[in-house]
Amino acid sequence: MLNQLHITAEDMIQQNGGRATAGRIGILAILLAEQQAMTHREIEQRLPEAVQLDRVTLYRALEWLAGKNLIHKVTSDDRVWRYHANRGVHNTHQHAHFKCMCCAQVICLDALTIERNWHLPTGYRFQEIELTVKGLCADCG
Amino acid sequence: MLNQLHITAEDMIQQNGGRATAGRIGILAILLAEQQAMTHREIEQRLPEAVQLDRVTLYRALEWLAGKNLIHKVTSDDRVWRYHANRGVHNTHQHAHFKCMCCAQVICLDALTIERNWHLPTGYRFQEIELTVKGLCADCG
DNA sequence: AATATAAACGCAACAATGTTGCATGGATTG
DNA sequence: CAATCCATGCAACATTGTTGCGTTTATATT
Repeated sequence: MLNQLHITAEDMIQQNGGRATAGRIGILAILLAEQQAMTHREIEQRLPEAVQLDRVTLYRALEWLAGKNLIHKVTSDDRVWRYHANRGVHNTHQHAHFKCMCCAQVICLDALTIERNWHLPTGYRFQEIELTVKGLCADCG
Repeated sequence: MLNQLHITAEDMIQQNGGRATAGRIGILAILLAEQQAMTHREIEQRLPEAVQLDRVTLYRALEWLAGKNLIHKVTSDDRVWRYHANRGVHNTHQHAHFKCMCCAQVICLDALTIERNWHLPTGYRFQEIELTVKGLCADCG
């Protein structure tokens, strides 16, 4: 199944005019296989030994994938970016995230749609919204 | 007026059993005078020359003020904490923030109340919610 | 298949934010 | 006045992320 994800990842990368290197494929396959948003570190640790990447390369690969809208970054309050594969509803970037205050895991809350029945002060322009619910996950709570 | 804020700040600090040092008073007065959430740097720059503090002392003073619920921290996506004085509705921590993507300023959106007509997956426990609207402020837009 | 080339990569060095340990200084209390 | 404890400053460190630059490699072209 992970092999299948590698093929999918390779396709996604090539369709965006990028080189399908082992690093990019590995990273995207990992993110595609994972439900929750992952930190730089978590991705690095899960990469097989044959595909160990430099920290900088990993950052640049993630940046490239995000630029091609294959993944997206998630803000957190621990000053660490998390990354999550884009698929389906996730592409809208208009869904919420849940962060466990205990184990720091981040998942997507697809069910929580954000209503736009409010308005900004005059002169202000809306671009996007970021909503994070904090609490304890099922394992920690 | 800033003088008045100094007195207010001194009161607030003493009522929480802390020493009313020049640093703490200065920091809190600055935050009380400012509508928007301020970064460590911005606070440092606005401190009068007579009250220049070490970076560490500033961090520790902010940490102390946050622990006493006199101010609160605001998450941002640029890995920089911002601090905002607590007063009135702000104490609830259940209001939203707006961040300008151009000038990076953060203001509180008191009007935007967050509805709780949703629920988390089973086993998950809610603690708090953080909502950041991004866009352009009146000056930048 | 060989080659040219632009895209990825790895290394080193750097920048920014924030933290920890420890010694010093100054206010508060007895 | 002395003892104590809180706050401060300095140095050193940790972490995350970025930039410059020379090298390697995937892909297209021959």
